[in-house]
Amino acid sequence: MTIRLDLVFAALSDPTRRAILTMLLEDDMAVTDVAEPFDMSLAAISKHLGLLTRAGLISQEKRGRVKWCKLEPDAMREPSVWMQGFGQFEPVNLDDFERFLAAELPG
Amino acid sequence: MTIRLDLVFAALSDPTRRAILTMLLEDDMAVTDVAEPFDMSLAAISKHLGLLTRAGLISQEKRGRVKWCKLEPDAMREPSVWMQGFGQFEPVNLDDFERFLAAELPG
DNA sequence: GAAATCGTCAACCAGTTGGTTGAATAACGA
DNA sequence: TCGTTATTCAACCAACTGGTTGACGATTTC
Repeated sequence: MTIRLDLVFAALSDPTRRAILTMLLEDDMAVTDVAEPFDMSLAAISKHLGLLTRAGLISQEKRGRVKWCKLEPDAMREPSVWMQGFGQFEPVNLDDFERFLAAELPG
Repeated sequence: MTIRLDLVFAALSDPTRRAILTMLLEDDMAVTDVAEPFDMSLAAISKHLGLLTRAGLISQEKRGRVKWCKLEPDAMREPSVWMQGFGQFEPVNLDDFERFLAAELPG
């Protein structure tokens, strides 16, 4: 449990990885397509995807020579509860969420 | 904004720092008292507190020779919205929250 | 079969993190 | 004034992170 929180929060602390998750909100993507908008090697993106996978935030499935990445938002549930418990914030405002996302997408 | 998310998520990725925040839920504390339950030098705790302060998750105020630490849960609001937006989770169950906390306190 | 595509692996590098110890600073109490 | 308490600072260390490049295995296409 503690380890899961460690992994998820660490995964979310990097802007490249948050941008990847945001892209995957739209649809599942191949590794190469995930990497395309970033000014960074494919190997670097592959490492980020491995870390996201270990944190449970995405899953990867190989079909043919293409590896598909899929968002697994359930991994955020427990960390989200943890944070919400501290703040007792009002229910989430979706406009706020959209605004955050817009600020984080690459290129 | 992106930098704030970086700092908060990175701060939360360490179990010592999460435990400190949990302790501060109860009440404000002096640095020495925060450090007491941990098997770690005071200097190490002082560094953790500095990081939490830079992330905005706590504030520190010196009165006399004692520096008081106070939880600032508002710093979690935006990161919390960010996570909630991904999962569209149901409203927070406080029992879940209590259970998480119990698993994280030191000593 | 040969060539191109998809993705990972291994080795490397610079910078950061989480810890240590010992000295320094600041404020209180006798 | 002197010792004690509260906290940070500076230097150091091992381990981790986020990036690179080049070689490699697997799959598809020609």
